Amino acid sequence: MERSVSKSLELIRRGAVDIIDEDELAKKLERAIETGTPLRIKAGFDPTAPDLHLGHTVLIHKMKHFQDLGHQVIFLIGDFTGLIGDPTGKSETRPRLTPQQVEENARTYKEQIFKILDPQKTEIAFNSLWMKKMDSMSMIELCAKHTVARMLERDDFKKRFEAGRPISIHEFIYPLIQGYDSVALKADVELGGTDQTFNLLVGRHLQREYGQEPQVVITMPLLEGTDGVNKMSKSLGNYIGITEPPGEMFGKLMSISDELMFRYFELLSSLDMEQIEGLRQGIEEGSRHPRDVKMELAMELVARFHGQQAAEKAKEGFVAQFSKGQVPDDVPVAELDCSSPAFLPKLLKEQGLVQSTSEARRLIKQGAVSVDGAKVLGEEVSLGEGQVIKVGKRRYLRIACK
RNA sequence: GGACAGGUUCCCGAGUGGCCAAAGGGGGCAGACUGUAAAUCUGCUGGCGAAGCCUUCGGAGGUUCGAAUCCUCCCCUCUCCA
Repeated sequence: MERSVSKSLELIRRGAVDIIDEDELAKKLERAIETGTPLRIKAGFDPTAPDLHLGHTVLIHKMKHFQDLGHQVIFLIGDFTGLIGDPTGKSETRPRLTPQQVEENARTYKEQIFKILDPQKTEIAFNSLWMKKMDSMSMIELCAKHTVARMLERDDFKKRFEAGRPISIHEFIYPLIQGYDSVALKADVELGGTDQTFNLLVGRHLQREYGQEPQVVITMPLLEGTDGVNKMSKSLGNYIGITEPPGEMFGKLMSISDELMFRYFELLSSLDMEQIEGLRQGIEEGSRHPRDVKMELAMELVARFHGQQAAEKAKEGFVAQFSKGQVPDDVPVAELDCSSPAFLPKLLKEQGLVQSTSEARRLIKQGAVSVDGAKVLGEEVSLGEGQVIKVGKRRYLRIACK
């Protein structure tokens, strides 16, 4: 375990938005060092969506920091809370997960998080373990430890209430259970995104109510998605998944804005802040091209999840395809009879390059479809062996004549 | 339990008998410009071998030559009263 409290604090502070309360954390660290008992660091994850994206890794990196400092991290899978449904607005009832699905999702999680975390030092927990056993009386007792007024302090509840949008009662239970998880786990620290602040504080409150020392709450910033505006999430389609193929990941990273690139450096890169500042200055002075700096970012992140070799290949592929305009190697091939002209909208639809023939017609009309680099003007096209059809910026199809 | 208001396309939101595949905005896609940047400008944005036809305005019926629009029942949400 790291022996110095101040060194520990320095690493823990990096990137964090808020630490509640830092003095308490210092005391906890001190005690851990004295007694040789690692702190218990909790972070909760949704069991229904085991696809982690770069946004999640901001948090996982913070877990890694604690791990490096010698503490015990607990990756909590909220399989019970998952049944209740996500209280962030969309009042959709969640499909109930079977134990097999939960297990499967947990396995997927492990595969992903252990690219960052040390499996030997990571405890995986499921909150159904204690929540399934809780009886009605205990549930009521739990509910009795919080008030409606305080619940309505939560930003999204408050907004929904004021906007006259529905709030279901059970959504109030969600933060209570999340908080109770901290009681059950005897957490010393809970990590979460800034959007989780309220829920994390409920944990503190409940631990006090149940006679425990309250956990320290550490919030991490929410990473903006590829659109640069909204937080990264799968439902908004602005995410970069950590299991995405290297080429895909590289390309997405290259498409973010220059401004956003520095945000990603700050929250995802292992470069220290001075180095990042150096890059920024280089661009301002014109000694560095922002595109090349962005490539360094893409290289680092792709290498983290796929290895250095895959990252090199992704970069080469990117440069070949987009800088030099070459056709990539792994283009899908369509076998067809070339003796008569093909009806392009139908062909493109059948090959999955477009959703409908209507879409294909539109794209053709807009000049977005080309064969071997020549714009397609009509819908009937004569095709020959080895020709490559390109739709939009990145959809390709190679022709093989029967 | 009672009284109101509302449910429209991916999202928000206009539309109160035909001119409605449905304004406007957002998002998305495409083109131009580039660094696949971002920003900006322009176009497109239900389906169909397509000047026509088919399916869509919470659900099910009904009125009408014709319904997102009118009527009946049902489901859901909001507000107020109790």
